[in-house]
Amino acid sequence: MASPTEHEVLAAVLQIRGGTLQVLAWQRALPPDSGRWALPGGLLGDDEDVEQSVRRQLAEKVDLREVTHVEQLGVFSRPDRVPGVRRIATAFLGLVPSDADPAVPPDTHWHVLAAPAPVLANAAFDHADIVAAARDRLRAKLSYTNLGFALAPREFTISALRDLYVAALGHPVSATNLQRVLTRRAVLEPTGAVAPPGPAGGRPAALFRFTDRTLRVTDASAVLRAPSGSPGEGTRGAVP
Amino acid sequence: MASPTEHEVLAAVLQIRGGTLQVLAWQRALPPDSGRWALPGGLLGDDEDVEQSVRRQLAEKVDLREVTHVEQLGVFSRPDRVPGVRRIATAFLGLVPSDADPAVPPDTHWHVLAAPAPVLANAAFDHADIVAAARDRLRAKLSYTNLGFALAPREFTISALRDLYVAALGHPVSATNLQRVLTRRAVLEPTGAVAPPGPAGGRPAALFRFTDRTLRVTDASAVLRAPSGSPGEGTRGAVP
DNA sequence: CCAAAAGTGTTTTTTCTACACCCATGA
DNA sequence: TCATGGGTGTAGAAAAAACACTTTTGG
Repeated sequence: MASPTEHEVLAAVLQIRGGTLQVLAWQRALPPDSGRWALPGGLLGDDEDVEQSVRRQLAEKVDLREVTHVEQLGVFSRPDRVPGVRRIATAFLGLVPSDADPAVPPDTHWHVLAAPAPVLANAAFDHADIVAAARDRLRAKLSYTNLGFALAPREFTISALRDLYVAALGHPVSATNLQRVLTRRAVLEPTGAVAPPGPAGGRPAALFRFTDRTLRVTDASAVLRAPSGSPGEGTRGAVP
Repeated sequence: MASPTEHEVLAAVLQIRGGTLQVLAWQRALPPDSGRWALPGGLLGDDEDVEQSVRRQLAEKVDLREVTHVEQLGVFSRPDRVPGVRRIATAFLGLVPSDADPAVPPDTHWHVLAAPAPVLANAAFDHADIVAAARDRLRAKLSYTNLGFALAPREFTISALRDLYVAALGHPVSATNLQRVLTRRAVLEPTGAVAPPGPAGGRPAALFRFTDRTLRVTDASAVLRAPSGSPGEGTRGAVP
């Protein structure tokens, strides 16, 4: 009634590739669940916490410098989630900018997260649940934080950014309003440079960058904010 | 470099008592950290997941029927968080309505979360960090969900509800606006009954209740919502 | 000059805050 | 009738959606 457990960390690494949201997974060669697709991760080391561990494990699959954001999703602990042993997982969301193309091992591939279909077909263990949680977290945070920085290249046009938001959110986004909202919130700033038009012509697009490249909550709205001039201790920011 | 670990669950149970936000903790009698204040919890059992476990553990400290909401906060895993053993904790937020007064064991007390002071003075291990995370999560979710239901009695006046929000958020809240915001979002509904005025007189207050007593995201705002008539798969709800 | 793509101006809608005012009760 | 608390009406402000229109390019 309280045996020792193994503790693993797992990461759902998401990237927008070719206009669709995709997740990195590798194909298991050995039982259990051989042939199925698993998330990168591994057992927690003795002298590291879960955050350090997931970064270490990820470094074995992708160039860590390409992972622009990592955050904890939660614990997955069903007693039967891995057959034979009691293994508890701390799951993470990882994000890679759309212009990166990290080298990955031969057993590792990107998988499209199709809209209505299951998030990761033929997934090992409970890894499909983790991918679903990662996608939901990304969608939620894109709306009220500056998390877009983790999906976008250093510099980009508004329509390129719009395409990223469309792919991640799964619904239409107006480039016009996207620019205005993000600019008002001081999330974006113009670089001054412009991108050359495509072969069909068209006005050259201005280039933008994110003002910050670390997570920041930008929509304090959420109502019930402190009155204009008031004490208030400053909430949110630790949302999760 | 990957020894077995112990896994514990811990709960920061919060309640508004006497107008202030408080947390339930018990005083350790034995080393390590004897004399310090610890959160309720215990080791994960072999045949339960962390959610089941925290409910079981809490039942030993308080009447579980009084705990109206439980949610996972995250993993605390510093290698040295508990001396001598490798013990990983999954932390939870628990909420008790302000009109409950659950019986608790003799070593267990409610502790005020004072505004500027540390959240739990003389806390054992890393439990003060957990309490801080719980308070921040509560504050954030009060603003964009119907989580108030977990702090309030079944029926209440608007000014009583306002006092709960003030205690939890730590800043002034207008009763007028609180009522309108929550009513528009269909979080509150009048019961039809009224509360008798206090000794000083005054108009009798109408009684309200929460329409739902399970967590719901009510502020889909957060911008970048799907256009009026659009596909969109419905985000948020899994925020964390 | 025309099509394509980008960006700006302006209106409308929604949602909240602020504040004045009216309502119901006990002493 | 007056002090006390409760509730409504309404004006203002902020932010975002929607859409028309202008700008800049390539053929």
